[in-house]
Amino acid sequence: MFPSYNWIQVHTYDIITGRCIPFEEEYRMEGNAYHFYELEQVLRDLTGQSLNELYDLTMPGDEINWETPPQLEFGDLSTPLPLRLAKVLRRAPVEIAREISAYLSSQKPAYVKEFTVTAPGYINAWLDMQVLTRSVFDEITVDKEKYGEVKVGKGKKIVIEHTNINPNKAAHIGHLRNACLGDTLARLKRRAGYEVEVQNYIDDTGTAVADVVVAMQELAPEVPENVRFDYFCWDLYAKINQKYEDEPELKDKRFEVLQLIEEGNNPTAELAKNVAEKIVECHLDTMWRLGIYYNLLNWESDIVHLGFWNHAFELLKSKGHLIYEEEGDNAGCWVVRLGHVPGFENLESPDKVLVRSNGTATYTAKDIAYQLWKFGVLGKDFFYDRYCLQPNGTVLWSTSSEGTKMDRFGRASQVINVIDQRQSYLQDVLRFSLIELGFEQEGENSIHFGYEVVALSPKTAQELGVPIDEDDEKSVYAMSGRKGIGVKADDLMERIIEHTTAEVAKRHAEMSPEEHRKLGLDIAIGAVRYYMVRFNISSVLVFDFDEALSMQGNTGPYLQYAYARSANILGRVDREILDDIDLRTVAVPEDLTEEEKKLIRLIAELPAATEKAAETLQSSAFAEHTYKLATAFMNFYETSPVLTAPPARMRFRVALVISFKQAMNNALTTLGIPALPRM
RNA sequence: GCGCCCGUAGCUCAGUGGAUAGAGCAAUAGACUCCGGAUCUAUGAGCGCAGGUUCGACUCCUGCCGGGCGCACCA
Repeated sequence: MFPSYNWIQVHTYDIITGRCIPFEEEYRMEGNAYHFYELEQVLRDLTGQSLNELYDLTMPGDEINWETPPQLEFGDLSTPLPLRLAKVLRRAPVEIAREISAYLSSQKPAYVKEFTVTAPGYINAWLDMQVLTRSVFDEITVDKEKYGEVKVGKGKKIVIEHTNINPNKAAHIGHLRNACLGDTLARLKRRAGYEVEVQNYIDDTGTAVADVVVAMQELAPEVPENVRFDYFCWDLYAKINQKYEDEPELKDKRFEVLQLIEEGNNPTAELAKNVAEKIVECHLDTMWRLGIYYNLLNWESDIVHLGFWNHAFELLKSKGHLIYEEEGDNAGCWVVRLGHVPGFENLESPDKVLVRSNGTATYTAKDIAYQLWKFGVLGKDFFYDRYCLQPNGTVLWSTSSEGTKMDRFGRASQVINVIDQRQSYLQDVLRFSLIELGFEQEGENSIHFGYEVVALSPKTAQELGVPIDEDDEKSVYAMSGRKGIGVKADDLMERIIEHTTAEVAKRHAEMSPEEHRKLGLDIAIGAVRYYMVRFNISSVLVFDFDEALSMQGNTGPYLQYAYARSANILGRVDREILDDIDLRTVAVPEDLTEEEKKLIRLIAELPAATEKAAETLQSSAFAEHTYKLATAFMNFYETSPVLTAPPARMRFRVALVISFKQAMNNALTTLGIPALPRM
């Protein structure tokens, strides 16, 4: 009748002996019946229980909120629930608060020292910082680099598709936002216990590549030796688009090229393949430098050659929901009816054509086939080849039209497509089409991670030579691949590296220029990655060089600096003392300072921050928590001498710095930001 | 025309219906012969407008205003 604590009653097994450890023993081993990050849930359940016992009321747990109050003096966790109950119970909120508070006290939940009540009717929980600190020290000692991980995703496989840059030009900062968000999401999901497979879709048979091929053939440019191929194509692509404007009939050439690419086995198709592969190599270099890696490259040409759509077509027809139109605007087409779906009903033509009246498949049709493959329900698979060994030591696989059969790819329980917000309509069509066509679960588990694009600030636009109209004061300027307007990802990187390397050189005269550059690169990665994920994805990212280059305040280098400072302290602790300090036995003082408490609390909240960010797909929230963690350490650093503190205090603070260093390392890794012992 | 997103301090951004709306940048004034000043402390200024729901609204609803993006038998 009351919510039960499954995590308390579940028995665990000793991994060495295989013996079942009874609950009581586990309790003694861990010190507490549950992890601190579960405290909020425990408080929710206990509060619900109290309502049931005291007032015979039932309230779902997610309607009971325990949150950190705005002021320190109110407590560590608070709930305004009595305010809401006042009307129902026709009683004064403070009275209700006292009764619930008394009930909660009697349950003695771990980590909580006492409950208090404040006007006009809040219940506050005060943490037992001794117990919490012990618990954090224990967990860090045992878990090390795994500290902060949670298990919500255990046994579930997620496919995350990101990057997906047209292989016809250099990556720009819009692609960088995509890749950084996708990679951080993958890292977060892995830390939340999910099995994650990262796929990068290569549209090697589309118009973008065809345009560059047309440019190669029509403009016959010399491919220069000293210019990167993706940079060269960046300009070439802009040139051919300009030429299309001047000579519209040239566009016919594009369709000829597209047809030849689809047919294959001809010089034009070879050229297209060559262009796409060379560009993909450039893109991979760009992303690898930032610590972004993939599991699988999915080539559109393989989807075409293996006839994924034909297969899906038969599958969908057999399900019986695909409709052949005999009359009307779509006569002769195979369509999905979406008119009854909210959001589509007002469209002029809410039905989506999958097969045109001439018998060819639309892009959405191929996308449906591909999405079904990701879930492992298409009934057809790719062949696979090893593509290369990535710098992080993992193998990057590639789909193939012939080669080895493997059953490890796809077959996901959830699919996340990282694609910008402009394509949300198409992603909705994909999702609802799956549902309508009889793949209800697959549709429900298809998530469009739609982020807003990157645009340029007026200052940065001007710097790039974008024509600025003095009359209208636009606040942002859109990038355009066709016009060749944008900041290339590697140009941004080079500029930041130059900046960070100079800063390192200023501080470390004893190092060689190579070492300066090496550290400069790691700091640049921190600056760029943090800048790309710290904002809410539903806002346009207004890119500005000065902000992206900034290394002060709320930036990646600030986080890295906090870590470096902690490493520096530990490097100065007497070796013997350091070896002698055991986090599991070190004495925790009773008179913890505010700075110490704040730091401990933020370290303790890392698992909860991971879980929340992973489940709500909000990398910005995790970035925010990491920033708070760094700030708490900076404040501790300023106010709390470690090396010169009295012996007992010193040993405790060393233990705390060790804990912070590990937690910060783990948080930075989750964000893909290098943790540097010095910088 | 229809739909989606955004509007919070001079600028860039936080803020699950709850207590005095928070950070960074920029500006100004400070920080001990002490673990690295890529740091810390202090100061000023803000929820686009108008209604509504609620004990309580930056948050939910409606209507405006301003900005961005979508709405194919294109990819």
